[in-house]
Amino acid sequence: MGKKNNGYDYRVLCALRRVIRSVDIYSKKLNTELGLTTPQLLCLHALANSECMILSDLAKEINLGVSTVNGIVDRLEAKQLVTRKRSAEDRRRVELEITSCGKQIVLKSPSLLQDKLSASLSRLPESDQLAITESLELVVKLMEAEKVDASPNLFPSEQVGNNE
Amino acid sequence: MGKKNNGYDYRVLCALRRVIRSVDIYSKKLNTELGLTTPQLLCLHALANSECMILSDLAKEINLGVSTVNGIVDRLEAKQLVTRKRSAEDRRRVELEITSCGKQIVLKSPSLLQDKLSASLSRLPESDQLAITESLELVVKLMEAEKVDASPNLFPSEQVGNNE
DNA sequence: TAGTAATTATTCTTGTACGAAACATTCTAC
DNA sequence: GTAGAATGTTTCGTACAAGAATAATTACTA
Repeated sequence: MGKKNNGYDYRVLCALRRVIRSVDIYSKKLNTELGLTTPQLLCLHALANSECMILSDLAKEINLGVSTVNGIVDRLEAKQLVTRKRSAEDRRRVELEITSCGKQIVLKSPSLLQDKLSASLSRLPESDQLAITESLELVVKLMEAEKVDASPNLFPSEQVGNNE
Repeated sequence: MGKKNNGYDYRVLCALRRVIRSVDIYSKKLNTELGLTTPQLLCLHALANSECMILSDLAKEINLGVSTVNGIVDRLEAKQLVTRKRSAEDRRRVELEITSCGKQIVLKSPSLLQDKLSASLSRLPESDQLAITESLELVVKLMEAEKVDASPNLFPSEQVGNNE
């Protein structure tokens, strides 16, 4: 497999890893500057947009695992930006609520995308913006198809041609 | 800033985070299946391709920080896939060398890009492959421009239009 | 030659990120 | 009602990933 590669493989892999690194570095920059990382801000935004979420909802919302989000919420709670409260009706559930302090931060940090990336992007012709967005989303689709390895025929209309 | 967003901002952000997650999950899948993660394999490949690297070279090669790569090499060394040896001429330097066992693994794992992504990609029309690759690389360029925040005029020819 | 600067690697702390397992609670059969 | 399935959270272990601080060695320089 993959004997004729055109070099795209390597370029894509390299680009992906550099994207990952950039996102991480930006997140750390945010953390030193305003004390919150990107995932933390993502959680905060999600909690600001809907009252009374529980952990598993939040995890689904921001596309991360429950155990990961648990740690993030721990840190947000330590910073007193969210609170945990056991539900009265169902005591398994832990309701997450953003504090007023958390809300203020959300209001003050509108863009979660890299500032410059966002600005540069918005200055490109609309057709380019669309092309980039759709390329990214296609890559996501192709990558996430990997996960459902065992059941490749669930959404045939969504597929790209997978049979050797 | 960013008052008119067209929604691309959010879509790009979302796609980026899902890409990151997919890469991470794939790396973990590799780790359970063959005992090595993607970064570990990347290091191994880099070391296979050039004799006698030192840590900082390797870090530069795979686009990661020195301290990060140090940990990766720790794990590779524990698995006896690479060796560390202090240089005789310059005893600050630690020469990294891949073992024969490590070389065999490199030979057996040709594709570091997600298998399915790679396969799906290669089945798209060449023009699409090119478009995706170039979109990704453009995103990388825009993101990495973020890092040189303090000195935005170093490489004017490389820039995209940055002045408000 | 002594002292300082530069290079290189390592250690430390923080923060994702995951799955597996432990735990608590509720729901469902029986 | 009680056993066990289902749901939900938390803890634990591993691995990345970064920067900051430290240490070791070499290079430079006054």
